[in-house]
Amino acid sequence: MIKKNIQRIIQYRMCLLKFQNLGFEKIFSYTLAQEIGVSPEQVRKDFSQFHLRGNKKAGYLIQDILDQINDLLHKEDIHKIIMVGLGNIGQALIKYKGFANRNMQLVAGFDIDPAKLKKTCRIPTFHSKEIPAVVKKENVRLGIIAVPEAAAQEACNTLIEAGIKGILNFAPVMLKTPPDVVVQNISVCGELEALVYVTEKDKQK
Amino acid sequence: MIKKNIQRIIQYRMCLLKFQNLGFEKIFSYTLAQEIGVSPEQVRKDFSQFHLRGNKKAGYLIQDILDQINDLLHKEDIHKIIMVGLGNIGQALIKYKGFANRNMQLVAGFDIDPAKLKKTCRIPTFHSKEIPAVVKKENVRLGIIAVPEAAAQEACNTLIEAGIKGILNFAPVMLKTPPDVVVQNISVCGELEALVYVTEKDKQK
DNA sequence: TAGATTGTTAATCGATTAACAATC
DNA sequence: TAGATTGTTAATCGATTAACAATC
Repeated sequence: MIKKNIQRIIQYRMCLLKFQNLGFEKIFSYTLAQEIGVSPEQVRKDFSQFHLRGNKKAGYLIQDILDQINDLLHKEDIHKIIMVGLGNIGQALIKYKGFANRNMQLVAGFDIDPAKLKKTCRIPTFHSKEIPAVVKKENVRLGIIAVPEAAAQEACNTLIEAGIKGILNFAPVMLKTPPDVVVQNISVCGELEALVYVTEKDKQK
Repeated sequence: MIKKNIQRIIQYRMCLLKFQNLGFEKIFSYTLAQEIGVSPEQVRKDFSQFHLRGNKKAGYLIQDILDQINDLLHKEDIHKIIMVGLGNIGQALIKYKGFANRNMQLVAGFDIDPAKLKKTCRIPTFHSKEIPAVVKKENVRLGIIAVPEAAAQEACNTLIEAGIKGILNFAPVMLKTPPDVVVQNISVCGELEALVYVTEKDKQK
C-alpha cells in the first residue's frame, strides 16, 4: 500500500502549479490545506516529513517547494508507460492528452486481438507477445493493465517477466506479483459500489 | 473518506462470487484473505464488524455471506448513474459492459459540446442543461464527472443542485460539496506518479 | 476427544490532530 | 514589539495485528 503522505504530496504539487499559474509566489499551509481539503497541520507535517521547508511568518515559496517535489517525483525524467489491452479503457487513455504535462508518456499499446491492433492509434501498437522486446528496447518501467479480468494475471506475468516495476491495474482482480513489483488498482465499479453504500447510509439518517 | 472495511467488503463479494462460480459452497477466512492479499484476522474482523457470521471449524457459507453483503450494498436495486462529459473517459465507460452484472446502470450522458452529443452512443445523451430534468425523472442518485478540469466544479454544482448524492470524479481537482454529497476521486496520472515514486525508491536499494 | 477455525478482546502500530516553542 | 506562521513534539484516534477463549 502506497503511503498517504506521498499521495498528498502529489496533490500539493498540482495545487502549487495552479497557484503559480495564477501569479502567486508564496503560499501558506492554510491556503494549501483548504484547497485540497486537509488541515494546515497536515500540510506542515507532510512537508516536514519530506524536508520541504518554508519561512516562519512568510509561508512557502511556491517555486522552491515545486522544485523539491519535482525531485522527489523524478520529474526530471519522462516516464514511459505501456498499455496492455486496447479495449474501451485502453483506447481512451491513449487518446488522453494529460500525460505529457505530467512528464508521462504512453509509448506503446498491446493486445492479443489483431482486430484491436488495426484501429488507428496515436501510438504504435503491437501483439502482446512483443511486450518484452518493446520494454527492453524503450527501457520502460511502468505498465497499465486494461484487459478483461480473465486475461489480467497472464498480462501481469508478462509485464513482470519483461522487467516492469509498477503496474496500474484496471481489471477487477488482485494481481499476484513479487515484492519488487508494485500494483495500484483502479476499480470504477468498486468505487461506485462504495458510493452506493455511503449515500444510502446517509439517506437513512 | 470512505472506510477501508467497506472497500474490502466489496472485494470479498467479488471473490465470493468467483469461488461460488467455481462450485464451492463454503470458504475459510484464510482462503479469502489470501485471495485479496490481507490477513485472515482482517477478514474475520471485517466480517465481525458487519455481523457476517460463519461456523466454527466449518468456515463461511458463501451464499449466506453473499446474501448479507448484497443487502449491505443494496444489490436488490439497480443503481442509476449519469455520465457528465462525453470525452475519452466518458465514452469509454459508456461502452463498458461490466456495470450491468454489478447492478449499476448508466442511464444518460451529458456534454455542453453539441459535437460530442452527435456521436452514436449506447445510451441517450443530452446537453448538460438537461441534467436536472433527467435526474428528477429517472430518480438518479449517482453521477460520474469526466469533464476537463476547468469545467469540473461547475458540473459538480449542477449535479448537487439536481439532487445527486454521490459523485465519482475523474477531473484532477478537489470538488467542493456540501456534507451530504460524497465524492470519490480517481486520478490515473496521480496513481502513476505514486508508482514512479515507490518504484524509483525501490531501485535505489 | 483433538484439532481447526471462528469471533472477540487486548495490544500494537501508524496516521492524524493538538499543542506549543521558535522566529520572522 | 506583537502577531502570525512554521516546524516539531506529544496526544489522540483509528485501523491492523496478536492473542486466545469458544466451539464445532
